[in-house]
Amino acid sequence: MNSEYSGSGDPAKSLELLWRRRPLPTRGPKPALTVDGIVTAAVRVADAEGLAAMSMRRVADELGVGAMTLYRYFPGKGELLDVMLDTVYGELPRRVVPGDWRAALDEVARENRELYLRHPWLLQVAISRPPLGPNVMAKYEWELTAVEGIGLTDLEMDATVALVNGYVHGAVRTAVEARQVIQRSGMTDKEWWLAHVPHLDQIGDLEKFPVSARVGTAVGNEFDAPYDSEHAFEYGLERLLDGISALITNRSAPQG
Amino acid sequence: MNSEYSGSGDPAKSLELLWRRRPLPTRGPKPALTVDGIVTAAVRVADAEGLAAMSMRRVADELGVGAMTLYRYFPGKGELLDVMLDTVYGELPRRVVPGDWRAALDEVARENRELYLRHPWLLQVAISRPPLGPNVMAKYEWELTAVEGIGLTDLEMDATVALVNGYVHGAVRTAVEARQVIQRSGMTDKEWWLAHVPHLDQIGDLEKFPVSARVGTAVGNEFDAPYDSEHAFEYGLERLLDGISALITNRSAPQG
DNA sequence: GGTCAACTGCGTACGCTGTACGAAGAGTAG
DNA sequence: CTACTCTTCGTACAGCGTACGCAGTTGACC
Repeated sequence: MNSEYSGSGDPAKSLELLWRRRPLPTRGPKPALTVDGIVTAAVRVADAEGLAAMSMRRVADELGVGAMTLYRYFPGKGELLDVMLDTVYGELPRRVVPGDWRAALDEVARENRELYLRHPWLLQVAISRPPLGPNVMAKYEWELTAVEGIGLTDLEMDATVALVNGYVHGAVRTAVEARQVIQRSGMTDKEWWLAHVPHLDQIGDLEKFPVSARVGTAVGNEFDAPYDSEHAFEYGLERLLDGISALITNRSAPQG
Repeated sequence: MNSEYSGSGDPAKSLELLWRRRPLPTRGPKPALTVDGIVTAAVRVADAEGLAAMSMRRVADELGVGAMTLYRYFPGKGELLDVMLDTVYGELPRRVVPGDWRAALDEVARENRELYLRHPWLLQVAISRPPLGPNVMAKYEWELTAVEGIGLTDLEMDATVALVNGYVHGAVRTAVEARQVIQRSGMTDKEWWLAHVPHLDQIGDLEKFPVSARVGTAVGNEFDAPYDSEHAFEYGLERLLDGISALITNRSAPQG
């Protein structure tokens, strides 16, 4: 779930911005800024300080202008966010791995993961109706190509790509949250747990949860946070691709 | 990724609240409110109007008191959110399906899905360090029990439960976002798409994305939004459980 | 070359947020 | 009755997105 929404205004205006088709006027003073310059500054702020810190005033400060100046270039914050999204999607290498759907989906998952790790604020942007910019569309095309021609229906292709994307989103969200909570609190997970145990002991209900106690201890002893998240990603991706593999094998040899 | 964080203050204070162990004083006026009453009101507001609308002032209004009154019961908004979370986790039936790990995990997934659908604001609460209340702990115990005794290591049990929970979180997030965007925009997905097509045509790069065009059309023709999200949930859950099944089968008969 | 419309930059204002501070009143122990 | 503790809550602060309208700049046209 996310808390920042993209601009839901005029489609013509939004597409104009995303594809840089704004007709530039002949009269009046030359604009001091560019759409690209504002987006770059906004991405820089969001990367460094988080999406919550990326306010219109903060981005304007970054560029040395007043806050309301930005509204000469974007109808509102939502549209700025749309263009930010399409812009960083352009960073995806979109390498195509031909002839091996599993390797191709693996590549899709890993490139998306890298993108989320580079721009964690992406995890907070709701994209149920993506801004239809050039990079958003190229990304979807690239992802579908990974599962093209292997016996899936069109609907299954879409569902499979959505499943992998959803998995990566969730896995990275968990990892980034874990990383951020360590920073915010100044405590590792183990320190946090050890600060709670004495009080839980005093409440005295811990023996009601025997499996949690055993598994929790095993998890705590084995992992420190950074390795944990990488391990969880690999574990989940393998399970997921195994499950997709079962479907594809079934498709190749139906009623087998 | 989420935007609301739980209280990171004094563990003693937090656990006191979660387990209702606050020693009540003898002197002074009797409190007009109770922790449970405030939590109930806050959950009601969050359910009906979303987490963004659940401000301290709004909850206080709901109870007919001033905003600052709430701070006599909770150190801050984060702790209120913690108790809200633990409280709604108490709604889980936590039915145990013995002897069939797949049915048990399926049950875990579906009950969690129902909970998220009833309280969509849960999707926005970061839980990388969950509030250690009675219902949070019972939930974890219940989920681990589903995969207990089937040949997984303790670490794999934890990873598997986290994988299923992460999947459900992502799937419901997507579904709820889709539902909300229809409400906010007053347009169905099809109407939204049809509003964009003419402008995209004018830009004229649509033929660069042949697979997207074909698959997108198939998806658009087949689904309206409500059925779509249910279908996506079933499809993904089946793939995921198939993937976990492959691991468990391997465990039972190692080295082939 | 003068005039005017179009355009840019931006100061101010509004209602919203979480919560620190401290005053005012209520209730009980001694 | 006094003294002390506890509750309620008004006010204040810094920050948010952005509507409105003014001031100053620039090029097109007569």
